[in-house]
Amino acid sequence: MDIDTIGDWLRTNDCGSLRKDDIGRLVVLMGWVHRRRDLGRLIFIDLRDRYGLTQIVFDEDYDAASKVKAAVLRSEWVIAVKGEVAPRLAGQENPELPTGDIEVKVKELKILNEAEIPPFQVDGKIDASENLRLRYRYLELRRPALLNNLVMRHRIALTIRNFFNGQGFLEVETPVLTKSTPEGARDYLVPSRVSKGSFYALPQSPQLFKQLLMMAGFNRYFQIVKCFRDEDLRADRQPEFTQVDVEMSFADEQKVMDIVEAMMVDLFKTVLGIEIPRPFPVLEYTEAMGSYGSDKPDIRFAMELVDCSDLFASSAYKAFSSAIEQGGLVKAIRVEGGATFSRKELDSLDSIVADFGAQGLVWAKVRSDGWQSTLAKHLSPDTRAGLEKRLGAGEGDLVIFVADKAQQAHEALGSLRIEMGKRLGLLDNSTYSFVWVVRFPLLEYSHEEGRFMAVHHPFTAPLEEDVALLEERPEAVRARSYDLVLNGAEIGGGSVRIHTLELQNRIFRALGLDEQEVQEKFGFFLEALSYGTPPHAGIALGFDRLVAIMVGTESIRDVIAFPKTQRATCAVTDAPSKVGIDQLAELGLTLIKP
RNA sequence: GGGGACGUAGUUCAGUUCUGGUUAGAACGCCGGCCUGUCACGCCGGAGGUCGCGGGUUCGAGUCCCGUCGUCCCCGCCA
Repeated sequence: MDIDTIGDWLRTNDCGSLRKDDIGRLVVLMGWVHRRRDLGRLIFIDLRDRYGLTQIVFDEDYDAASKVKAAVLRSEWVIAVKGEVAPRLAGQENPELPTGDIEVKVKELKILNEAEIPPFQVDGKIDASENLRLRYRYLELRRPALLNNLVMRHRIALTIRNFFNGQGFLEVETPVLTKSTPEGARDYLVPSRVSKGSFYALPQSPQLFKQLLMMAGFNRYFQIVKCFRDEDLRADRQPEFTQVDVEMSFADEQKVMDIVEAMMVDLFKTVLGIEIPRPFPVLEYTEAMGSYGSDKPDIRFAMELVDCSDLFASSAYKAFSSAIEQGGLVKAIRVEGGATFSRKELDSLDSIVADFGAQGLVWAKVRSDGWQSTLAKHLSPDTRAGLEKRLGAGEGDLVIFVADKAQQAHEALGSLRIEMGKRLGLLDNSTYSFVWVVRFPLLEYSHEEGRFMAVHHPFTAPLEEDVALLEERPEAVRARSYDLVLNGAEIGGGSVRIHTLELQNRIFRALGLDEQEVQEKFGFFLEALSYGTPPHAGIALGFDRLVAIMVGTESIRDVIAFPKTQRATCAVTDAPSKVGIDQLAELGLTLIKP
């Protein structure tokens, strides 16, 4: 096959732009053969580019030479055509296409490139396996669904930049080759050639640098920035991901929350044309856990967790009363109309509860003649009536109980709440419910590490009224933190930062960090704190998750051009890969045999 | 680190358990032919399989057993 050169041809239009008004014009289009329909002496081709589809016609009576040449064209070949914009025959318009009123009658065809038969049909309706789609990502990206996600991603980023620019924020780039610090996720390390035996780390977030920018007096900073965490992947977690990083001087939690709310309202209005009401609701961490069983509650529906511990305290049902005796509690959700779930459907809930280490669940179907439940024979009519009243349960409803230590009970019941919400179709993806979850615990005891760890990060300020507890009851100290949650997904988290050397040192001590290690890892930062640091606060938003929710997809892979697989490999390039011994030697590295 | 699902034609899947048994099927795609108004074109014909890989059981394995690799989901982990 001879490949033509593009020569002096200039594209006059893209494949999505021609309309009735263009009829009669001589145009040059270039693009990919999306689909061909060979009718013998007449060939139709849908020509595709990023902007759309245009039907082009090769007609023996119109131009015999190009019609003959066109017979060899196949899917995904790249062609250029010169031709005349013509109206479709009456009644042959295609209302599905923006260009459907016209077609281009080809006078001259250039074949710019041929293509192998694609491993999956680019024009196909059926999804290929994730495997194949990732390996041939450049083909998958030709499909409008994925392309549109990336177009949206671009528009979202642009809108966010415009918003922060308008509010006087400065976008500043921070280093990608930086310092490994303790706390937080596992770092990706980069060996230094110049300083053999030393390593850079890729940033888990630009946290310290943005605080340094506050110390530098930049006042309002933001950055749309890649971050890296070497942890296991999930549908909503990639080893490299993008944050909208924000920091403000002389600000408190309210100021940051106000700016972020305004940004979100502007974003949803501009990009989706949706009005989001302000202010966003605010829940304290303890409320979120108690009422929704989650620190990222999906408040698109109610079905709140209800404490029934007192009603079971002296119950004959041992599994419940003993859980309470051991300091636990019994909580329940009322699933409206849930009595129609089958035995099998309800049995499938057990595995969800087991995932959270909870002991199990008990369900009860409320019927006119009493409860259908393993619990039924252990309950007095009074207790049953009391439960029904508290839960607001009536005939046809389902009640699910979980008894355990507070955390397990909350998490297990919280996940059951989401599952029931799904099964009842209560998770409406056209609704966007924001909620702030504030005042997380500052510290959490890690049995693995044998010490307290920062829940957010070690630069988060404690609530002033709780500071005194720092040494005696560290677990009781609440943080000046705020997470932003959208439809049950954590899309951002931030805090008021510590801005005095004294308090920062106290926190490091509470974290049980060795003085020398603190100096080694954070010495530069502590020194900076001592040169006149303004009070400051900030937030980081998970950009990929935000985009995923806005385009309505479950997996952030669908909004990333070249995502990693679950084993953190790149299916296109096959990274990570082995390197030569010379390359290692240059870095002063040798490999330990596995 | 742990649990689970999946892996069969280029692709998406059926067949796989209960019950191992002649030539492993369908749709789309692909190749050839016919076709002047299609737009998921249509019609006729055809090619295409290491049933992920390795081992085992068996007279006989896509099917049963063990291991392994890959993809995905979840728990742990992710300040």
